Amino acid sequence: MPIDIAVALDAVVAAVSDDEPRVLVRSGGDTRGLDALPAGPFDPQTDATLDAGLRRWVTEQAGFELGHIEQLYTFGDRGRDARRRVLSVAYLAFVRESEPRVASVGWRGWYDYFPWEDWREGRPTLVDEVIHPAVDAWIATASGADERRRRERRARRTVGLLGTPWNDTLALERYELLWEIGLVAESPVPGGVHLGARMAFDHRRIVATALGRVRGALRWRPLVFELLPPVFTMAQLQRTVEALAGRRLHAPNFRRLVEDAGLIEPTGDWRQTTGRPAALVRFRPEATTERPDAGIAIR
Amino acid sequence: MPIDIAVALDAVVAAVSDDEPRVLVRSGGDTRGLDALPAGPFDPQTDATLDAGLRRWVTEQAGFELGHIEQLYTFGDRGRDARRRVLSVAYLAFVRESEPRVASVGWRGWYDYFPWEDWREGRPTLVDEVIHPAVDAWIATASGADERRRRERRARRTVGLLGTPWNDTLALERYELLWEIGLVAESPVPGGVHLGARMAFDHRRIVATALGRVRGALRWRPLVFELLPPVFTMAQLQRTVEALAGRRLHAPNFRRLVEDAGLIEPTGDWRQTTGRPAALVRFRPEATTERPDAGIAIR
DNA sequence: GGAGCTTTATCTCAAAGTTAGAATAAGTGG
DNA sequence: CCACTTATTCTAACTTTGAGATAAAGCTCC
Repeated sequence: MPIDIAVALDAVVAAVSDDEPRVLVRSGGDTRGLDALPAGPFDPQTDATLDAGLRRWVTEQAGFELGHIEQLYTFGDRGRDARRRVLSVAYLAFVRESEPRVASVGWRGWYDYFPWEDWREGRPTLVDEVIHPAVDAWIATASGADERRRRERRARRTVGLLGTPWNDTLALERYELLWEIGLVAESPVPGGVHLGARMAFDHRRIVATALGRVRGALRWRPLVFELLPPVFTMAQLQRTVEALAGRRLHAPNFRRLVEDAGLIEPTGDWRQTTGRPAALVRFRPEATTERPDAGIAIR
Repeated sequence: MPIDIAVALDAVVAAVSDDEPRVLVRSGGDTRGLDALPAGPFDPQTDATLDAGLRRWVTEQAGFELGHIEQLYTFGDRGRDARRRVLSVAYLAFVRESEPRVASVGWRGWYDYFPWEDWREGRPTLVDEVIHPAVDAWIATASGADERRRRERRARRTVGLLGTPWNDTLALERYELLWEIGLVAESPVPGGVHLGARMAFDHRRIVATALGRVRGALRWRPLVFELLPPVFTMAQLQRTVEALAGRRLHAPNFRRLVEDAGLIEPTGDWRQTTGRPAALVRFRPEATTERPDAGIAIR
């Protein structure tokens, strides 16, 4: 005797404009003034697939069509609605910057929600001034040596304590730690300082999942190109990758990496800059068949 | 007005014994004599989380407890039950070989279902004798040059046509291609030859997803150690990795890889073999904090 | 006891790939 | 023309990888 439950579809729609990674958010409705992801219930009568349902909701709420989408995660233990249990299937979509045709929907920078994830201008001061002291305190309050060691190891791994290097792909694990120790507004812990902008429901956690996934996938799949116009310069490509990865890269090495991977080809045109003109290039789709893991293998 | 639907939980429980990767399957019940994955409906009243529900079903059907589990994928467009739409959330679990306590449940080798994925004894003859000819024919029957080129690229990528190397992590894409051209029994296409053992419903597709995921994750996460006893030899570790990856590795390089990654430490004991005794080693859990992506970075 | 076999473990070395900085090219604005 | 900016190429040191050669330590059989 199966029990039927409500299934919601949530979309993390990502774009990069002005060298800033952005996510599509809506406000109003049931969000109590907070930013929320485009979302809606999955209706098996109307939609043949989960994908189709998600596309329908985004089109309805933002006024444009999605290209490539992929499943992110299914969240089942949410306190979203106390009366009813809801299952959420989250998807990740990439689009080229475009104006939403609906007023209550807009683009907002990822790093508004996760200021500690942007290392492009160097190590964020937040990390040393807020996060590390709070994490140290959390470790100190552990009950027992075992729990203390567990916390220490987790902190080293996620927020790079004690000389361990910062790993950009661990965005979700990092957010979960900050949530647990009361450093984000969504946390049930009555903490003091709250970092980054709040989102509705558990949507910030979903975006953190997306951020980690994007940073990992960057290395294996040519996903940046879905965020760029059909024709672009090397510098544009590099700044887009840097925006997603949240750190600076060495331009000559970046160029070699991309060229050797056969990911791009010159269009023959040039674009004026304030310095030497830049060659315009386009993505080479054949790259994906030649090397099945064709991505920008940074680091 | 949300529409409620039934949510099923499916488990791919993996183990390696006698150098063979195996999956837990049940038969009988609604499976019409075919092998099926342990599964059951998600009941939000009983289970606080999706994880908890899955654990409950496996314990109920196989008679043992699961350790670490992770979400695999959520399948929504299934023709599993014509009358009702069912959503399936699939999970992946790793266990050390252990006898199920229920008679209708047992272990079966992954490569019974995917004989084309096992390259440990060299290139499977199936690939050249059955798969490539069938794929060639499928490419030849494409309508139009565009469709033809698309099929060619897909074939190169997934089954290594035209000199493109075989990529072991693309197990799912490969299964989907074989399904599409009628080379597996589950396919709706009235094909001739059917490769590998059939499973109930779309369970073989779920296992293919798991196989691809395991092979990819092997490189980043120390997941092999969940399949091994607490103490083991280098050769045991290597053969377990080879079983999962479906290919042979160079022993000296494998040793260097694992040792340099700090993944293991000697116990000080030795084990008798038919040759030189082998040093016994154990997993070093600190490895995961020292390098957040500590896995066996084969290839 | 030692020859021959098996398995484990170490060593070596060339090829390939990475990192980081220096140098050069080709424009702009004053 | 000069200073400045951005793009592009080059180079040298260093690290990682791939593949084979070699040594070590047991076993079996005669």
